[in-house]
Amino acid sequence: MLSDRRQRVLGALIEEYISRAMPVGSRTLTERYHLGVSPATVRNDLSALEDAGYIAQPHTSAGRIPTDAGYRAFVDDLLASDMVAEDVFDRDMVAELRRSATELDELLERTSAVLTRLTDCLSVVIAPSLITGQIRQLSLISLTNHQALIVIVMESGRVLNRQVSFDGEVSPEELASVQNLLSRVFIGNSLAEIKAAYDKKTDEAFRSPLVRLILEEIIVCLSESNGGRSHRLGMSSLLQQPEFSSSRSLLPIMQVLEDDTVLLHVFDDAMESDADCVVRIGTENASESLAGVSVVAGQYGRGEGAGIVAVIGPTRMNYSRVIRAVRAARRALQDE
Amino acid sequence: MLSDRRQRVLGALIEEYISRAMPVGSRTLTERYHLGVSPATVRNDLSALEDAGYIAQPHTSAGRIPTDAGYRAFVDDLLASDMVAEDVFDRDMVAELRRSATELDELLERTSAVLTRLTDCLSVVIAPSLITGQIRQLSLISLTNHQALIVIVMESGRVLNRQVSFDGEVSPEELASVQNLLSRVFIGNSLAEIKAAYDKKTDEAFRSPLVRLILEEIIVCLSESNGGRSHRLGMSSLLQQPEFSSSRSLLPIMQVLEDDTVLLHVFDDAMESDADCVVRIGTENASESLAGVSVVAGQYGRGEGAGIVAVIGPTRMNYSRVIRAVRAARRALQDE
DNA sequence: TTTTAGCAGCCAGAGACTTGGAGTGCTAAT
DNA sequence: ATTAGCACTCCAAGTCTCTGGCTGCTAAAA
Repeated sequence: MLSDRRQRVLGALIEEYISRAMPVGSRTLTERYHLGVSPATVRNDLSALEDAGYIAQPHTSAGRIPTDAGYRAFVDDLLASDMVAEDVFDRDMVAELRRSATELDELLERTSAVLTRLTDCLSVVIAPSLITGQIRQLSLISLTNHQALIVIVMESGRVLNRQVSFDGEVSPEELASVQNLLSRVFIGNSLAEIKAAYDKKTDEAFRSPLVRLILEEIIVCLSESNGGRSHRLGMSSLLQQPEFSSSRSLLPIMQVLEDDTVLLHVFDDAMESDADCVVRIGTENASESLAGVSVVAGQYGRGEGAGIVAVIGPTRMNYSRVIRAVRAARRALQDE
Repeated sequence: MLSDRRQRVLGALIEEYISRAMPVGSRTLTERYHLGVSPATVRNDLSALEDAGYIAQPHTSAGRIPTDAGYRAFVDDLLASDMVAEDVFDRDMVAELRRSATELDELLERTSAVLTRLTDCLSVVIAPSLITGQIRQLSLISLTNHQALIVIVMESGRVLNRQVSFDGEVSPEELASVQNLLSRVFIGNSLAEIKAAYDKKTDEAFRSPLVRLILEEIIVCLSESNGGRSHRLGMSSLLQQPEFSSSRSLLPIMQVLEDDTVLLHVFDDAMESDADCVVRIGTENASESLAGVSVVAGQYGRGEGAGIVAVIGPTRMNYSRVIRAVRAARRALQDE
């Protein structure tokens, strides 16, 4: 276990490194942080911290930089000490988001923008999946005799729609009756429940081909819009960080971000955890492409279909700030 | 005016520079292109081309690289010579896009993906604005006594929706009658026409506050979803180009791309032109941030609300390939 | 045992210098 | 108009040196 002072030395080193992005030496630490000991003593501590794997030297006779393990210890410390619950960010963010539109998409976009502004990092916001969401309203709108539009309004306020074509003619009256039938069954339920009902098939009315067709389209529609759109903003903030000055280092990250299916897996662990915020530092990330960055993610909404709000930045990010921002964003979206 | 051989020398130099990304000298040109003259002659030509402003030397005693003006001459030449009308890309692309979904968004996303794959550049696809689109169907769906959902189906198949809240209670029956009224007026017309009708206000029925409220929401909804979402893919292709190896050079481009409102203006000239494809090379771009890249853009759909399909890459892009790809994409989307 | 001062050693990074090679411009001959 | 030949130029890469910042060690002090 680390002595109290060594813990403080580690914290000071990380803080300094976060702001300077250059290896930190013993003198700097004694000068800028009130450690109450001489550089020589700090050197001993640094040496011990290095042996313990928390910090490393880029080369002999350079200062030290934190390792992933060092950041981990630092962050664990941060999470343990109860960070102020009600936060500046909370007020900021809520105020900002209150002005937001009726459209979920726009709310998420704006959340992402706020996160990026607060943290100077890349932010990702993913809409909740609809599988577990409850259906509030179901409408079938006749377009032509051969085409109709299915409109599904979720409790969350999200609206889905899908066009469906019929082989034969279908009158508006027929549609209306199907709508009534399906509404009775669906409204107030989630897709999971609908699927179960569909599998039973026992109900007489569900035998009609028309009903079957529409039902299937609804299921496809709800399943497909898996997680809905994702919003990413702040790539340019990342560009400005010195660790990404060579764009080669950006490539793997960019590739992860451009592929939605890959992107989702990055947050798998955040989904499973029930903590209010998960921090993955450098090599802790599942994907090797993200070995050079840290990911701070939280989910909002509950259960399987939860949405994700996350910030991605260099391992040398301001963890305290980022964690508070993610938490605040999560709370803000939770309440909506 | 350029002699025929000098034209060929310029073309050869550009071609070589596009593939090597390094200054090209006289010897290389004579060795790899059948110019039928000696390096010394080519040197004379190069000197003349430099005087004319088509090429430049990064420094004395280096080879030449094309200037923006050089690319311009090259591209004008390309556009003048009728490039094969029916194209490999056409078949490729149409085939690829045929497998596409009912959702417009997905079609556009896929188009962007194909463009990026074909050109190794960044591609941007912007959905058509809805201002000029005709309305096919209008529905008001009652959610609660104080809330309803407006659903608008455009002829293009696009579906919009917007929630609206009432101060007082509104029964489903009332809604239905408003729906009938508005449908009569709107269906088959465009927003432009609706606005005109609204401004007249002469019609008795339009005096009702409820009708007014809903009408206004519809107008907001159609105007706001201006150009709809934009899709960008292929940033990582750009990253791999040597001109962007220092990520500083990428920053301005990234910033343009991240701001939708700025992004739209980049294509202003493409909208105005009625050519099937507009090429802006380096400093020809309106925005200074894009001085280092070329933009090839075409619009699809007609009139003011047209959509945009575009490719952005280094000025050292393969113009022939990119232009053909953009044309093909444009045609593919036009037909839908 | 812990802390400190002092000192020798280490090494990356910046600057100066050298060299090799690719490419040009010029001139004179074809 | 074209070509061969030659002198010249300049970058890029390599080598070398110097310097500043930092360490680790040792011996003394607390």
